Amino acid sequence: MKIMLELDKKARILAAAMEIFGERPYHAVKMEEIAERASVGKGTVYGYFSGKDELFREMIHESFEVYFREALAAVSEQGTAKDQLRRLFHYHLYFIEKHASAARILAGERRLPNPEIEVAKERYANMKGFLSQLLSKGISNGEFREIDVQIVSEIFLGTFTSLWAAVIFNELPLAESESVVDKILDLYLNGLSKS
Amino acid sequence: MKIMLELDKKARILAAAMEIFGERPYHAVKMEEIAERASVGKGTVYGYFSGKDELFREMIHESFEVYFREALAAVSEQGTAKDQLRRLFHYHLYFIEKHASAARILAGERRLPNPEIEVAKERYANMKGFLSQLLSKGISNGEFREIDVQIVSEIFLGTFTSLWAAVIFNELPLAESESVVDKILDLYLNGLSKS
Amino acid sequence: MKIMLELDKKARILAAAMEIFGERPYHAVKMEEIAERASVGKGTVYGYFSGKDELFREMIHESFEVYFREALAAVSEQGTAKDQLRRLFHYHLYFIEKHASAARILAGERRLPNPEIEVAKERYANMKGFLSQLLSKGISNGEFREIDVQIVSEIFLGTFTSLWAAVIFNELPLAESESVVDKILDLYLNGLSKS
Amino acid sequence: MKIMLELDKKARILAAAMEIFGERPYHAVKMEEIAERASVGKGTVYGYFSGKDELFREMIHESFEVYFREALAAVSEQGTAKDQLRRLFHYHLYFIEKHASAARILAGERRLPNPEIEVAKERYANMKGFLSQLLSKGISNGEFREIDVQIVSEIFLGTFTSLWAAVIFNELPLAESESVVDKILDLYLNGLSKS
DNA sequence: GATGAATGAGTCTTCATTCAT
DNA sequence: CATGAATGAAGACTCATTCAT
Repeated sequence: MKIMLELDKKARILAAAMEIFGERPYHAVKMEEIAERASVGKGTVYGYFSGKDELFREMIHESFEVYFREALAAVSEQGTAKDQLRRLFHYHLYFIEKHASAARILAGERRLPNPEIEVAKERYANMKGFLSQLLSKGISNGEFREIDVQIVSEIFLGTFTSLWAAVIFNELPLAESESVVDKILDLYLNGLSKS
Repeated sequence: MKIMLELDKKARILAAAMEIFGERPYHAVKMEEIAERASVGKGTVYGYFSGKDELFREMIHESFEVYFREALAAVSEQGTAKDQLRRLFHYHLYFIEKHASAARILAGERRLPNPEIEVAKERYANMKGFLSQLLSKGISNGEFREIDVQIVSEIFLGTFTSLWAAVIFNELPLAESESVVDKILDLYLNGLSKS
Repeated sequence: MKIMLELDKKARILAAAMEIFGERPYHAVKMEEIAERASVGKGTVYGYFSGKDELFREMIHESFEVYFREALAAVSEQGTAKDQLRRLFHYHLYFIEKHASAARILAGERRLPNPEIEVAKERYANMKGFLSQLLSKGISNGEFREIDVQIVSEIFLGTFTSLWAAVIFNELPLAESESVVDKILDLYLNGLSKS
Repeated sequence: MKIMLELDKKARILAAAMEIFGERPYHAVKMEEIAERASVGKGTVYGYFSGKDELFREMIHESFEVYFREALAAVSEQGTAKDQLRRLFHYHLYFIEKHASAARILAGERRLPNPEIEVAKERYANMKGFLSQLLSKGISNGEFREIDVQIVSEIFLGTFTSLWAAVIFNELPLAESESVVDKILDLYLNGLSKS
């Protein structure tokens, strides 16, 4: 809360919205509550956002933004495709620690208000594009075998989302995440079959 | 709709709720609409369900029920673990075709009202248990190598959910599902690495 | 109030709205107050009218309706044009006694919400048409001299409205209305000039 | 607008209020809009007026002031009573052209906030007094016959208001006003009856 | 003074739920 | 039992007014 007071009003409101939408679903969240948590007046919220919907949308947008920016940065260009993949998986779990509410919202709110779903898809597509590139690179340099890059990207994104859900809703202890990521990578890299 | 009129009232209401909750999120669904779609009076809904929450809960419960019952049946006991796994993946996509609304709801409504989340977790655990068994069996009979059964089960469930989401929200054409499932299985069985 | 309870709900709400909009201008009237005065729940009002605006509109519409229907009936077809004119003036003042709130609203609320202003104009035109006919008849049968029927109709309508305003806002005692009407008619019939 | 910028702030605000209250009813006018139209800050309005009500009141007051001052001047003392009456009618229509918003407001806003209604009544009484004098003068010098001076004054004021309304709301073309005034005077002076 | 960002009291409106028929 | 008219608690949103700069 003290930290929040240092942000400007709009950021405070978004942060408050994130916290609260992270706790309860859309319809159970009151604008007044968000205003209170942000330590601003109810009317102030409407000075920055045209209504509940737009606030929600912008908040999702923000979360995506942060996630994708940091994820790309985390992976960087260096190292083998495997290494990059590993870093991506790790960042993913790190994001949950760092931005718990955002993770909760991104993992939970699949059914988005219509205009935002487009933005979500676009971001999703970006991320998938990045994964595809990474996999293609791995294939060309001989690290990976010839798999359907589109499908595998999809699976990876799915795994990411599920990991969040597992951590957030099933309370998979974050502490174990290191070894979990390794095991997941092992599965994906080496497969399930005996030989 | 004609078919619905042959069901008893409670089933009609659940079916209507499924359709509509499949279209829009919880807070955008009106009890009146459900009653209309079910061709019953608004008050009648309250004869069968104590309120909107319970109706929602029961509807989720139903969806899970159907899914898990049919999934288990589809897999049966026979065949290799691989075959069973394959049948499970196929059933999963079949479910989307057969019960589109249910799939939409199960995939989309992660943020459940609190008491229901417990039921969801239980079902989820059941399913995971079944997958674990299947994997363990595959390991003992030499089909699979020694992987962390818990983690891999988790990943599989995640892949299931993501497949739904991909089909439902990103409009992955269902027609391609056969080959997609094969590619997914290939990834999981043989891994990503070259050798 | 007791009388109102015998009316059906919609009529009760309209009557309550008439009373209250008759007391205070649009923006100072609360929907809740109307509901209370009509002895119905706040939500009930919205069952009959889509909102405050529509309620206001319908209420104006009603008032016009009553006024014009009764005015035409009062004048009827019989008698000389002068007699009919006299009856119309008298009815006009009678309306204030019988429908005080309606008169107050019709006299006071010139600035109507846009769609309703059209209805108002139409009614106004109807009334003017009726007066024109009456004057024309008086001209043809030699009662009146050749005046501009349009203008004089307009003036008469204006006089009507002003009479209301005088009674309602300046508190011209209704008791004197009989003789006032006679004096007005005298002015209009015989003019101001000496000979 | 350029002209407005030359006025002092208070006059600018009043002028802006007049324009906007002339367009829409009280409750649909926002203080912010008035401030913008006057090219001053929202807070500045409160430096000159204690609130929306007072601003509205002063604006009405202003309009009355202008109207009555100019009307009296236009009529002056000279000429026959008939001539003065003629000049008054003509001034009236001139006022509509010159001060359209003011006319609109004076014609439309019958339902005034309570304290102001007193001022309005006072002004109205002044005007009526003037008309009465004029009529009395006409009677004493033999121009007019013996009519009830009070009633006829009232009727004339009513006609004025109605003329406004006719021009403003029914879109009676102002161009025709000259001949219209003549016809009105003809009616009032010579009456409706044949002989 | 002048400003406009911030405020929150005040309202409209919705919709889950009830209950008389 | 079934119904849907009626209800009012709950909440989104507006806008007159204030006050720190």
